[in-house]
Amino acid sequence: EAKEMVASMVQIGVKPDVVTYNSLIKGFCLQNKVKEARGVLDEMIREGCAPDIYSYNILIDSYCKNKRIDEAEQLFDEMSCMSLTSDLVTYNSVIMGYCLAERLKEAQEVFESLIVHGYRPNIITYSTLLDGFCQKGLMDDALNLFKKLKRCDMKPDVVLYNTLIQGMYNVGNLDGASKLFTELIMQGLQPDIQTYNIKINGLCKNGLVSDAYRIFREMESYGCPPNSTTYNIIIQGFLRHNDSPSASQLIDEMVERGFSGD
RNA sequence: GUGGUCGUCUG
Repeated sequence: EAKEMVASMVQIGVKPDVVTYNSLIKGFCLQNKVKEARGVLDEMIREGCAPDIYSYNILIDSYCKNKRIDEAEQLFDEMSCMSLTSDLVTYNSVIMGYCLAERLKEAQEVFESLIVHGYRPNIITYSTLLDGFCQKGLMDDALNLFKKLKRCDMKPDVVLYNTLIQGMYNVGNLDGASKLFTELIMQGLQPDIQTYNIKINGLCKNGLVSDAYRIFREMESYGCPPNSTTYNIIIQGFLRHNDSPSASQLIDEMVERGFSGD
């Protein structure tokens, strides 16, 4: 409907502006219709509306999230032809693309090249690469990067801690996870719902379902009531440990609370 | 002057 709306705007002589076209591109991307999104880019050019950095960033991010790095890089090059310069957001998306494609070496190269091009990594740059390391279980690299960002006097935020804590659980380093949680508190940061979900999931996956359950019950008193993800995590934890009575009881509770299970 | 793009949780 959005596309038709834009089409009728064009017909009655109301020129959609670049923000309108970009919203349409984003809409197609959110539905994983990158082909159609790309079509909108071509269409706006035809209609005499010049794409801007946002237009390209939206598309490049979408290609990257779908691990279509080659096409992303192609657009990256194409931008220059439109006399547009990639910015930090573009680089962040490309780093994510290489991380998702498990090409960490190249992700690191993009990180370095952005600096060479005169940009300063921001907290999103760091967390993107950090998550890439954590997902691959490369915790030494992750921790080195974490040290580096602190040295560059970036204030670590709860997202960075969440990412690292999850990485620690994934490699079975429960002690490392606890220490990072303590550090998060010490820094005066508030654990959020994802922090708790990561802890509960991490404990379950490491066989500590009763510890997970304890946190599940305590989190509300810390100002973080469980959400539907929390329920899904703890229920799956019980199921993996062959405790279906507890699981089904929690499914009932979940439904009472207005959530629906996966 | 307003509106559009990037990071962490289960599935």
